[in-house]
Amino acid sequence: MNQLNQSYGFLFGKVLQQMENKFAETLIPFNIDARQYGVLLFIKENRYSSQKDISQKLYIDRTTMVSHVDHLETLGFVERTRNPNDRRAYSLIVTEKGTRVLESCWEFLTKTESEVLSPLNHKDKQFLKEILIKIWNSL
Amino acid sequence: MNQLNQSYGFLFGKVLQQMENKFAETLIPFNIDARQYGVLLFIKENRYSSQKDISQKLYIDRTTMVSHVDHLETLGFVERTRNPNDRRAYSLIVTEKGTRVLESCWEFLTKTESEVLSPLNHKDKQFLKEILIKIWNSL
DNA sequence: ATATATAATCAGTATAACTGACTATATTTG
DNA sequence: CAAATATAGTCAGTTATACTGATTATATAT
Repeated sequence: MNQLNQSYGFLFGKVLQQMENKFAETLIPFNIDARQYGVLLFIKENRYSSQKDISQKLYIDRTTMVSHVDHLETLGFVERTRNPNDRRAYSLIVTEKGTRVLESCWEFLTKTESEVLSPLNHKDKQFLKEILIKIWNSL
Repeated sequence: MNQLNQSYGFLFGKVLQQMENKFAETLIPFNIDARQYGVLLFIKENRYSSQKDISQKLYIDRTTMVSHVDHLETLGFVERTRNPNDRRAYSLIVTEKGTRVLESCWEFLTKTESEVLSPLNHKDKQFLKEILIKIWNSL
């Protein structure tokens, strides 16, 4: 075993690179990329979020968020409604169409994940998820 | 717990994003980015590799590899020597200067990794590495 | 009432990777 | 052996993505 394969950063990067490539392919028919999927799911799970909220929680730049939400809105997956308590900010909601897309995507993405994680047994996967959540929560 | 945080892809992505940001900062003084560090380390561990070899093993595009190696050569970290058995291909080697840089980087990067992985105990880390290597080997 | 802060936007810029064509060399095949 | 095909590396130009800094509208603090 060599140093390169001993590096968590390297290993994370390569595993993610493969996942992202497969995700990107899976998402082509839905006309969104992995980031936009993340944003859509975030809005579904956090109704009435502002673009700022999402930017902060998902570590995505505020100006980039504009184009992601533009795109999702153009596709009719989200709606920008105004927040009556702060007319500077939007209250974003996922449309019915967006919800259906999320459900379809989820199915495909879970399948894609399983492929990449296929060398792991159930216990490994469980443990991996726990570990990742621990790290994520500490960020 | 929500769906977003249940997604391995999402969790991988966010953990890596943090790691990459910290790595990038760590590497500023050495004037290379994470990819170039990876290439340098690969050459160190696989003397006389051609650019093609590295491209394939590290899943980096061949044309992108040209600029990475250009950069590493300009800094005097690697040398492009010709492969006498195939004059189309280079035999890349890491210089003494490059070796010293690798050693310094490794120290800093290990420290950075520890920071990101600080919520994990020793056993968690061990397990995580084993799991990542399993996945990497299956790619 | 004025000054400061914030959410969203936009034009312009920067960065990074990829596409496809090209050169030089190697290998295969007829 | 000569011709055709394949391969390693390069480069110009394109594409994709995100960031910088300024701007508008609204909110909050002094």
